[in-house]
Parts: sequence; C-alpha cells; structure tokens
Amino acid sequence: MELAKAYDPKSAEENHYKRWEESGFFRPEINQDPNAKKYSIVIPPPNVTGSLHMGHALQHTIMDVLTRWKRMQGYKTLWLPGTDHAGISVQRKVVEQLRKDENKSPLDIGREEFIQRAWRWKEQYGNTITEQMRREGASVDWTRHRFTMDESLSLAVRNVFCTLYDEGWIYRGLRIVNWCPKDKTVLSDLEVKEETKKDGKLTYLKYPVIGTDETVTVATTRPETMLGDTAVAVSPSDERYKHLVGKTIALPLTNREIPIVADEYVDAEFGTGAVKVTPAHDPNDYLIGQRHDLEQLLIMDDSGKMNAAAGEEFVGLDRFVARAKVVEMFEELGLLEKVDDYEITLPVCERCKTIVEPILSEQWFVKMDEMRDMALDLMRDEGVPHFSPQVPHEKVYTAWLENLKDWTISRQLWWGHQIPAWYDEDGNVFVGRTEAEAVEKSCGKTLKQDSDVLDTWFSSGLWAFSTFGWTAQGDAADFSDDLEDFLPTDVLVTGRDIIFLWVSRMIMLTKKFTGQKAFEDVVITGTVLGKDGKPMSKSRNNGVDPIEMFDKYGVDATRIYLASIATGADIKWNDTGVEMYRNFANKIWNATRFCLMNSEGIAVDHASLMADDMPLPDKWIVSRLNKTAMDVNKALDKYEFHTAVSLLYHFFWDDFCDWYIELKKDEINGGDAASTTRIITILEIAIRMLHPFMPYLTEDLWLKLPGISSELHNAAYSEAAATVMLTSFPPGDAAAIDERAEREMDAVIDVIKKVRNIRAEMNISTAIKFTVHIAADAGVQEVFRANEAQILKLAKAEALVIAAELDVPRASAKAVTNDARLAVPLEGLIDFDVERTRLNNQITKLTEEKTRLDGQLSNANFVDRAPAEKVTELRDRSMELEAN
RNA sequence: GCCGUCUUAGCUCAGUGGUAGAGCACUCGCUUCACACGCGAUAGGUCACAAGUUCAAAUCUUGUAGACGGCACCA
Repeated sequence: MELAKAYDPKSAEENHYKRWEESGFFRPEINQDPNAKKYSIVIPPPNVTGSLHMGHALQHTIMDVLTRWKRMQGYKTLWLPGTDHAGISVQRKVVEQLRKDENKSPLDIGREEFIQRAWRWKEQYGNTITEQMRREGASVDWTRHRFTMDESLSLAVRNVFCTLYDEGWIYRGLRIVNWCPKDKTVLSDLEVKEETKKDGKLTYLKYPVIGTDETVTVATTRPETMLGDTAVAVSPSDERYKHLVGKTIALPLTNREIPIVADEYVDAEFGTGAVKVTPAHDPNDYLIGQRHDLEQLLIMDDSGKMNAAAGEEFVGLDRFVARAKVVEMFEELGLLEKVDDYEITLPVCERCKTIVEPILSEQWFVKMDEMRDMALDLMRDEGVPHFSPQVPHEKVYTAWLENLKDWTISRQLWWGHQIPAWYDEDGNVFVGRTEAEAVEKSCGKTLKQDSDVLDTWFSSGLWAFSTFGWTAQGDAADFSDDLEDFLPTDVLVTGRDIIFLWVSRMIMLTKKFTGQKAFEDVVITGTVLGKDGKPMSKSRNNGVDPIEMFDKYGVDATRIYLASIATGADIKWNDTGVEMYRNFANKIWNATRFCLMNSEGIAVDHASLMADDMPLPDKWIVSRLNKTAMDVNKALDKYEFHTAVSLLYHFFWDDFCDWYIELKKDEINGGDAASTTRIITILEIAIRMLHPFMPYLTEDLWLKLPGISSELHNAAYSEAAATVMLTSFPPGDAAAIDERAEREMDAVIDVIKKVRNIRAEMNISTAIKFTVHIAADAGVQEVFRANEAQILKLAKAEALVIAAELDVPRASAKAVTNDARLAVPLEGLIDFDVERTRLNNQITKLTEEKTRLDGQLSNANFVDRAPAEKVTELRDRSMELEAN
C-alpha cells in the first residue's frame, strides 16, 4: 500500500467520526462483557450560549483520553455529554433579539411567549458546541445527551427542591442580597466579582445631633444610601462618642430622626469611629439593624433608581446621579466635611460588569450547614474527592467549605426552572411537585406560582445523578440501570473556577439524594493563557480559537499538545508547541508509510515478538515497547497525561524511528519477512497506545495495516466492526522487559554515536569511510561482532577492528563509552592546531569533574553514609574519567 | 489582611535528595531510496535571591524579591 508523502489531518478527521458515532462505538452497550467493570465521566455541561474555547478543548481532551483508554482496557465506558441552560445568558440573548427584531420588551410578549422564544433560540443556536465537540473527536455517547431543562432533569429539580423544603433545608427569607440592576436579578456570592477602582471617593458627611450643637461625622463610599439611614452606630468603648449614645440625629435631606446606637461591630480606630447604618442596603448594617431593632428603609427600585422612600427630590434618579446630588446638597448645607480620594474594590456582576447593589430582598435560600458537614466528612473520612493535583485544591476546597454561607437560589428570570412554590392571596406559601399538589396542600385555594426561577447551578448541582435518569418520583427513589451502573462517576475533569460553584455543590447534593459519592477523583486543569501570558478574554483580544488550531495543525496535534501540559499547570499558548506534535503526527504517518511499502504478504502477528532467537535490535525494541506501555498505563492511572505523552513521543520518535527503523532498514528493504512482520506488529501496538491522544491519525493508519482482524480486538467488543478504538490498550508485559538487551543495545548505540561525533568534530565528510577500532571486555566484544553490520551502516564506517585492547597509531581520534573504548585512525586530513585546542578545553572540563568526584569520595562521611551503590557509581565514574 | 501557586537554556515547558532535560530557535554538516513537518552533530543554564538542614539541595526548611490565584475586609 502506498501512502501520501505527508499526513493530511483533514481527510482523517472527516472520515471516521461519523462512522464511530453511527456504529455505536461510543455507547457503553458496545461492551458485551457481562463482567466488565464500569467507567463513567459526566461532562461539565457547557453553556448553550457558548462556543468551544481552549479550556473546553483541554478538558475534553483529558476526558476523551481517559474514556478511550478505559474503553480499550475493556471497561464498560460512558462519557456523558450535555449542555446547561445558562439562565441569565440565554435570557439576555433573547431580550436582546426581541429588542432588535421587534423593538419589544419581555413584558410586551409575556412569560409564556418569552419562554417559547428562548426554547427556539436554544434549538437554533444551542448546538454550536456539540457540533464542535464532534470535530474534537470526543467519544461521548450522544444518545445520552442531556440538557438541564430536559423533562426528567426538571422533574429531578422540582423533587429536590420539595424535599429540601420539606426537610427545612430550603427557606424563603428577607436578606441583603447581591442585586444586579441591569439584569434585575439577585446573584449568588460566587457570581459577584471584585473590581478595584482607583478613582473611588470617600465622602465625610456631618450629621447634626438634636439638642446639641454637635455634629457626628460619618464616612461613606455610597453617599446616596444616607437617604436610607436609620441609625448611626459607634463603638460602645469609644470615649469620644459615649455622651452621644442614645441621642438622636436630624438626618439631613430627610425629615427623619434617627438614633445613635452603640454596637460592637464598629471599630473605633477606623475612619471617624462613627458609622451610618443603612439596614436595607448593606449586609453589616442589616445585622446592626437586627440587633437594635432598626427600621429597614428600602430607597431603590430593582433598576437601581431611587424610589419614593428616598424623598421627592430624589425619586426616579439613578443611584449615581443621586449620589452626586446628595454630595452637592450636603455642601450647600455646610455639612460636607470633605471628600477624599479612596481606592475601593467594588462588587460587579460577573457577566455584565454592572456594579452590584446590596439590597434587602425576599429570596429563596439553601441552608448549607448540614450539607457542608457531609462534604467535609467525606473528605475527612474517605479523602473524597481526591484532587489532582492535590495541592492546593484540597486545602482550598476544605477551607471554603468551612466558611460556607447560605446559597441564594432564586433568580428573577423567566428562563429556567420556575420555583415550585405557590402563594395564596394572603401570601402563604405552598411548595409542591405540581400545582395540583400545592393546591391540595392549601385545601383547594386559588394559588399563584412564584414567578422566579432557580439558579442554573441548582440544576447543575444534580448533574452527576439527574443525567442518569434519577427523578426521585414520589417518595421512592427511581434507580435506573444507568444510575446503578455509572454512579459514582470515576472522575470529574474541570477548571478551578467552578470548584465551589459546581463541584462542591454536586458533591453535597449527590450525597444527600443518592447517598453516593458523585465522583472519586477530580482533575483540575490549568488555565490556557494567551500568548501574552494573561487569561484569554474578549476584552484583551488574546484568545486562541481551537477550531483555527484544528484547521492549521490538525485535531490530533492540538489534542496531544494540550495533553502534554503538566496536570493543573497554567500554560502560555504557543503555536510552536502544537507544531511539534503536528510534526510528530507526520512522523508517525511516515514511519507507517515506510513499514507499509514493504508489507506485501505480511500480516500483523503478535506471536512474532515472542521468539527467543530474535536479533538484538528486536529484543531491545520489544523490551522498550513493553516498558513504555507499562509506564504509560502507570502515568494515566495517576492522571499524569504529560508523562504519558512524553513517553510515547520518545519511544516512537527516538527508539522506534531513529534507531529501530534505521537498524532494520536493510533487512526490511531486502524483503526479510520475519523482520517486516515484527516491525509492522510493533507499529500496530504503538498505534494503539497513541490512539487515546490522537484518535484520527491512529484510526486512519491502523485500518491500513495488513492483517488486522477481529481477533486483535478486545474480547469485550467481539461484534464490533474493525476500529482501533475497540482494540485493547497495550498493558505492557514485565516479562518482556529484557534489561540485558537494553544494556547491550545501549552499548551499540553509544559506539555509533561516538563515531558520528568524531566524524562531525573532525569535519570528516560522510563520503569518506574509515576503520573503527573498538576495545572492550570479551562479552561486549561479542555484542559488537554480532551487530557489526548495523554499526558499520549507521556509523558510516568501512570496517571494525574489535579487540581487547586498542592498537592504533598515535594520530587517532579516541572516545570512550560506558562499555568500550574506540578509536579512528586519522589519515592526516585534519588541522592539528584546531584539534589540540578543542581537546585542551575538554580536558579542563573533565579534570574539574574528576576533582569534584574525588573530593566526594575522599570524604569519609559520604563513603560511610551514602548508599553503597551510589559510592560505587561515583567510583566507576571517577575511574572512567581517569581512563580518559 | 489571610491562604496558596509559580520563578529552570533565547522562547514554551518537563524534572519532588544523588553527574542539569525536551521541543522550538541558533551554529555546523547532509537533496542518505519513510519523513526537510526530515537526518546527523555541536553550542547554550552560579535551576529568582539569601540563609539553613544534609555526606549530598533545582528538589526539604525559613526569609527576601517579582508574577499570579483564591478568600476575607472595604464606614
């Protein structure tokens, strides 16, 4: 068979995925071994509004490597795909579309119509990422694709909500929450990001104390909130203010009078020592308000504009306009003490960057204390989940859990899971799985459903088991076969940004509702940074599109490059890294091309590698192959993908291509059937090992190999059509590791390298052949004699003289290896002055090393305490240098 | 403020106590019949800095500097 001269990734990528998918190769059912162990991964569901970015590509690569590896090992394997309904993001897209196309607001069309539009939007645009995943070669079971708003997953959400409510883990309450005035919804703490503003102001306001001519100065970064002040607080131990506690302030710009209270929260050392208290607009003030039974005065509406409570002059003003106006009016009143520049960090909405307003609002919350304890116990008692890398994630995870606050789960959106709570006219709440159930609970009243939906992460939190069909219908848990087979999942692969948002919640909710672990292991990937070393982002415009990389270098090259990053480490994207693996793919292609050129009448035959009478290079490569296979498996077991990649790269390129093919070339070109069978067989095994990383290339090549048949398949997949996907992953055989062959081969390789080195150093043209003299122990001499032809060919030498001692003219180039001394008599074609300088430099270097070694060896401490083999090693090296 | 990670060859990165590694780039030589996305051979690092532990430190401890991340606070 003749292959093209270079590998073209496109054709391989186009030829195989569809067939794999349509043949059901990705489905666990393809495994027909009734005793097969199960292996499962659920995908972190990408957002339906998203498209593939490098972070996905990295995580998907790792998940696919694990899945393909385990599948080949004979596990009944499921990688379950899906998408997330992304409440706020989709809502915003649909609102935008509505405004642009029809100049309408959601209120114009109503909730029902809006939700229909959102579904339409999702159908139309929500599949971008799933199509891109096909391009990646992701071996997910598409027949099990889930969406967080699928019927069964929605049912799970309702059931979980009701159970948690019934057990008192979910409550509704008035709390200070993070409010985004643009999205007009509450946000959880995790959806709020801090942004540092250097141009912030700290405004000092003077409040007159009634019945005195004193004023109390308070400082604030949000002057407009003074309109909602209902007290001023000072430290109980602050002598400066002691006489004022209990007195009343005439709050400027309002006609309200507010008390001065003493509260431990206030730090006398900080600022002026007096704090304005706005219970409806600040979390700390809220707590002070609770302690002193203060009024909670809400002065803003849901869009961040001042409401009637703020007073006639302010109503309708945006909060920032009101801020300026308050400062201005204080100045006019002579009550503005000063305005300082102040660096401040502001909470902003993670998605739209609007400054978040803390606001008093009635919302639904999940009480986290008991769930937190469950998760902490799991970690303490069983070490689950085991993070890779363990440091620092385990510690960060644990620390976060220990300080966990209640979780705000209601969102003022229409797109999502509407909260299964209904109210009667008096505002009494009835929670039920259906409206009928709620009505029944209310004894037949007319009810209205809560208009809010649940946080998207609430449904994502059920992902580890809701995807397997868990709905907990009624009171009896509904255990589907999938749930039984695949929960707990084996590993979760994700980025560190959602450890809290998603991973931790999934652990807690899975434990609570199924009694199971969501997953044993968590692999936390690093961040792929832009070429500037900063995280990729639209605003920085430093993003690298995976699809472009696929087009430029091929999917396989991109995948294996991503897999070559140390687990958990950040990496700056660099094209040359991918290019390296593009070249590697081409190398594999061409090595196969060479093997196939001579393969007529040859078939892959694993028995061919078992023969006892193989020549040294064959014994050696079989040993290297098995050692590599064992080490690759070990590395993958530990989630050390980069180690596995490095092992495969060096085995294939250095051992197989640079040495084995070169050593065997003459035999193979000469039509030696036994040699050709062996090289094809070794190639076949190597291709299988590479498959999880480079699925397209390996499938393309494997199908071209002569003599592949269903007999080579993993027994679990007896009825599968031919594909490398369903072969067995080489486990490596310790018995096939031949240390002696490796030592002998190293001796041969060293000699060849030294001769090449001499040729290059002496500037001797490859056209000139010369005789190489080798001196070695008798056993080693035999090795050189047995491999004389190979040495002559690769060293481009004419003849070998092998003996116990070197017998050469003085004008010879000499070299030493671990096992031999060698010399090339020089016929005087070199410049002796140049050569002398070079040698002098080398002597200096070696002398330095010897001095250091001898120093170590003469140190009694070292000789006594260091392991014996280490001492011997150094002694040998010292003697070797002496010999030079 | 607290916790944590990183700092190794020009570039991008491996390397968790025992002679400093890879790929790319650079230099030299090869149209060698699988591959120039290639082959062969060099050159290039007081492993951020300082102190300590050890016979032995890139590797362990402590401190310093720089880069970054998480959490808290922010009147």
